[in-house]
Amino acid sequence: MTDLMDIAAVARLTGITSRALRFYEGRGLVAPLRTASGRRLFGRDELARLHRIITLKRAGFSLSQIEGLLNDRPVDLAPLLRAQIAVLDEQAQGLAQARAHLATALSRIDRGEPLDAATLCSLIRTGDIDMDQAKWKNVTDLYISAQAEADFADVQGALPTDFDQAAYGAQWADLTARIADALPLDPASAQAGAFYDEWQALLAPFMAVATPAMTQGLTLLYDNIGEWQAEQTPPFSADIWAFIKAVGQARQAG
DNA sequence: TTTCTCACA
DNA sequence: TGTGAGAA
Repeated sequence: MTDLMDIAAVARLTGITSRALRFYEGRGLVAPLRTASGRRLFGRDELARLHRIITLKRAGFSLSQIEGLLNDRPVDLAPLLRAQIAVLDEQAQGLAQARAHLATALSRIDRGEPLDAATLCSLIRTGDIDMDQAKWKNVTDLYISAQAEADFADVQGALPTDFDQAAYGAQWADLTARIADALPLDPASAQAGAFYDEWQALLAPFMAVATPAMTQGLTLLYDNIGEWQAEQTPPFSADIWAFIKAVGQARQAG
């Protein structure tokens, strides 16, 4: 029962590649025995140690952190665990966002609305505006004043901690997609009015924190969609913006 | 098949 | 934090 295993057997057993096993040995994490010809042999103790390494790695610890833990070096665990919890929190947030995107997509299917791959992607993309933030800046610089930019930054910082920007973006994507499907539509119609009410309701959390410079900047930005839509894809089309403004005017007239 | 080393992402 | 290639 000396049960010594060669590297291939250990790789099969643990799912760690033989390459990685040699790498771990090189870092001093494991120290298998050697045959006379130099081949590695893993005994029971090495295997147990390896399983600990795998467990700690799954928990997200780095190899050097694992090295410290396994070698009983005095490791200050508190900051390590705090950092690890922060990483998990971040992952949880990412998962929650992904879930929100999919839930929005599912709700559309439940309403019997068609959802092709392109629409699904645009719903999901609404969540990660960072991707082309730089390009957006070229556009926004043209229409949004420095004061408004600063106001936006302040508002971002002052958002309630439980405000889910991804879900909010997804709600906008959902509403504008439904309006796009319904156009052309008589601005004085009941359906147009319903869309307008939805629009205002969705806008409410923004209006609650927006400064006049911000609303002016955004209005100017969307009044001029034609100027920049070639360079940067707008969240919704000029048609939708014109439609919403028309419904607003119809409301005031009537 | 395994070993080691060097380069690479 | 590993992987891939090449030579032994």
